Amino acid sequence: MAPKRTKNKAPSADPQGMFAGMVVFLIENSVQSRRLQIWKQKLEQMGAKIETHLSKKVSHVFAMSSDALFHHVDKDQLARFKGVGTPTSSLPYSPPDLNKDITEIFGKLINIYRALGDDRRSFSYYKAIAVVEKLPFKIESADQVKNLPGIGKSLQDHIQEIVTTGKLSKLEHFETDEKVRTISLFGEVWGIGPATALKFYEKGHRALDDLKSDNSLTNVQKLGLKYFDDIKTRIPRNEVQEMESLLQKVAEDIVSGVVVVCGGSYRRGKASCGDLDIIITHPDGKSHKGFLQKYVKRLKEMKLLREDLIFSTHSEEGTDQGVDTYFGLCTYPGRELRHRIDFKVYPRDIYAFGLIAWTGNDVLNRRLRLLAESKGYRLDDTGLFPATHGSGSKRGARGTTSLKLETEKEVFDFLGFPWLETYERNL
DNA sequence: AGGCTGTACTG
DNA sequence: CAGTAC
DNA sequence: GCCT
DNA sequence: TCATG
DNA sequence: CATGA
Repeated sequence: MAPKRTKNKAPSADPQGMFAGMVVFLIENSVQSRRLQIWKQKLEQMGAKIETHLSKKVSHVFAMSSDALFHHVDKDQLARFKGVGTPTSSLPYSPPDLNKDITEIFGKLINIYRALGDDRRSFSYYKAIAVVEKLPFKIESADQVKNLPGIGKSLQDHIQEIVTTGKLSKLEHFETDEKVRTISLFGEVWGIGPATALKFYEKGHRALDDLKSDNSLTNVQKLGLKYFDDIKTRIPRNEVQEMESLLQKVAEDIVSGVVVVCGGSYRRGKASCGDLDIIITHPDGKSHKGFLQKYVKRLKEMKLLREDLIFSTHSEEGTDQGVDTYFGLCTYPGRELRHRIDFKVYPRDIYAFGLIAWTGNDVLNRRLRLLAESKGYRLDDTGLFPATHGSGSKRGARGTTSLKLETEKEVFDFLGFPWLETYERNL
């Protein structure tokens, strides 16, 4: 390339650069801040202008992943860029998506084993999917996966059968088995797990209607049954957003300064959510006490909260440092469709741990807790504690206080876990 | 052989 | 304590 | 089911 | 921390 | 992304 007077010394903007005239908005997801800087300087060298906000002037948007892109730019904003001659087409750093035949089958097995109560085995398939998904090629023989982590003899055989016959007889068998199908169905009801599902099956029940007339149903199971379809209905992201701000207003109205955040899959940037996870605290470290009861009462009055599933209040005026919890059903203002909603109220000093735990996802939580354990700590949603191992005080010992980490970042750093933005936590 | 995240409520 | 849920 |  | 290949 | 200044 004929470099016309390579000015390596002063990386000044080159008005003739190939990116001349571009106004760029960089989505910093902090994946590799190192790499980000490189992009910045490269772009500026090539004549582009970096914009710190997504203003009207922006002509191009860069993101490390589609997830990151979606988190920062909503549909309307995105529409402006569609079709325009941008490098957007080269952006979707989307994983190959190859071997979908295998991961789809494993996905079904995950649900089946979970329904049967075999969580461990279920998780093995979960881990296997993560491994297979990342392969840059289409598997054609079991030999290609025999040395991959999380894939042992049994899963090799599964893969072999899938790539040669296109299906898995084991799954076919499960899917036609009335017992498995029935237990899986019953297990989808909130409050019914593997054991209860099996019990109902052995009683002769085969359909949800059979359950409605069973007198051994608990209260929450009755609710789970009554609103079975409602609860399964996913909530569009924009509706969650509206409910979050509504919940924030109502909370502020009760105690000024209270912090209300919607966690869960919403905070992880998903386009739709199965439920609402609301995490609450107060900066002054004490005003959170007794808040939840007033809050729930108020939300019921305005018909946002409709039915209760679990309501435990641990922090009523006392030296108690507990976490108040509410699980229930709610409706979007003006509608009747029930959604699952959870509230967790944390004292300010352990808020970060609650935030991490209730933002998830579950895989990340497991990894963080395992990592903590490997470093001699015990991590949960209420804090990070020096391991009370074998000898010494029992677990119930409430004298042990959590290490003081104020933010999620501090917790990640302390554990030596690479920082993940909320929308990067869909592991 | 035994772990696989760790905690809390309901009944 | 078993079962369930997060 | 996989891993140690 | 920045620049290079 | 590893490497070097």
